[in-house]
Amino acid sequence: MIDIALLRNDPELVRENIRKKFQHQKLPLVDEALALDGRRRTLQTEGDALRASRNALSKEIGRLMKEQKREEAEAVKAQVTANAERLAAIEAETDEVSEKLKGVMMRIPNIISADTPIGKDDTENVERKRFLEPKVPDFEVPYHLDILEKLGGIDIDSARRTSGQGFYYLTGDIARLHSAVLAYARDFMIGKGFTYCIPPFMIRSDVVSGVMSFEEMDGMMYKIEGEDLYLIGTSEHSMIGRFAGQTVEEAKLPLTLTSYSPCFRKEKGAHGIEERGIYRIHQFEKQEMIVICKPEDSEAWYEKMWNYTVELFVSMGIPVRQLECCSGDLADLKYRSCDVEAWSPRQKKYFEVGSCSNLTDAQARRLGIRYKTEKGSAYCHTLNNTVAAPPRMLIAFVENHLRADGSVEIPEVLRPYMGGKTEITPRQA
RNA sequence: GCAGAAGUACCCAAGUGGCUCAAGGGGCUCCCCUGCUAAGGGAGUAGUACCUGUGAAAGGUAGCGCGGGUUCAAAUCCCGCCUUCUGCGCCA
Repeated sequence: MIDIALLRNDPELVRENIRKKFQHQKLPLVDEALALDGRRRTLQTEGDALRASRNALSKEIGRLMKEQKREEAEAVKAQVTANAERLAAIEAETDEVSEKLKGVMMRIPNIISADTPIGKDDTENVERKRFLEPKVPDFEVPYHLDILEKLGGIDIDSARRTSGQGFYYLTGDIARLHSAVLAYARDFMIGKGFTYCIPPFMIRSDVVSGVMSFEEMDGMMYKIEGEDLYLIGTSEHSMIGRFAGQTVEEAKLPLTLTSYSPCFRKEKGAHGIEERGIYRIHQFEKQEMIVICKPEDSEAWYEKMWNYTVELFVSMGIPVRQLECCSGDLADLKYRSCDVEAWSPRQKKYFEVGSCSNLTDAQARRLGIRYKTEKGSAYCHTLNNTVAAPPRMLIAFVENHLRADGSVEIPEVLRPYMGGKTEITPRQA
């Protein structure tokens, strides 16, 4: 949600931003917002004046009652009553207009960064930089599920019977590797000065509606029957929700947190879940990082954050690239965003393993996350980024470390978490 | 999960319908006096959001856990919810 003051002072800037995102159908929202804002202010001024008079008259009644001047008091009461209806109407309209205005403001996208490439959709995202040489081995790399099955690491069939499509049993060394990656990612972020946090895996509906739009909620969130609770789709939900409505002391900023959680998603959206494999599933686990900082620091944090993810993947020997999201592919709350993509030697292309976003003050304004300054308070900036999300990252892992004999090498950084193992070998049939 | 109690500002806390647009104390800031293991006096102290308005000002509204209701008027009465504490119960 952008600052209404910005919209008042420079509506053309807001319109230009909408054009850059190819959301021309939203252009009328700017004038709608201006009109509603004007109406709301008129109503507030009038309502405030009526309340001021009511306060004064009520005080007068109190005085008269004390002096036993009942009749005079009744006369003043009548005056207040006469205004009551008008005030009630104004209050009702104020609520209605404010609600509408909020709805319109929520649909106006955040101002995007000057560095964001202009483009219609994800096909126009721009590769910025590659890390490690993307290699294709001289043998054919099988589909990840086949690799994992050969290693005795996955049982999808049983999961279909117990839970349906989109779930998995990970077993043996692959399950251990999954945990190892999470533990390594956790320690990696702790090493960068982040505070480790395990948040609630369920949140109330008011938190859900605070952190996402209704459409997202409908397409992603699982509701607990008979409770006002939802399973989180990412720990960002409970991590950011933690600070909703809070004013943070300036001295405590930046808040740099790394959180672990399982993530549950309906994946009702465009692609749905895959028939085969573990690329897009209903349940996965993720190590996440979030930063809440002062506005002047958010761009520097954005750069640091995506680079941490790159550094983590490079340390495991997985080639990656940074892909800058273009204007049209940027979600409305985002100022800028990039994906970290890992190399797939099977598909001979990169695929998404993480996403880093700077939401500037748009999310903080919506949720009321502030910090105290000498002169009052201001909205924080919020950022979030994936550290590692297995089992998806396991796809990149096994594809890149697969050897001709079907075994998979364990990179050195993970060996301490694997009891010193150096490789995972195919299970003898 | 059941029962009881509670939620007021940075902290403690008074306050059962109207001179409370929240008393008092602690703390904090400033001033005075004193002069060093200290003590006393005075002044200020609700952060915030929104609105009107200006050169600067100034004013108004909201706000006593949250949301409704009753009333001319609500911290106060009524309803729902949240949270905390105590006891009982249940449970890794």
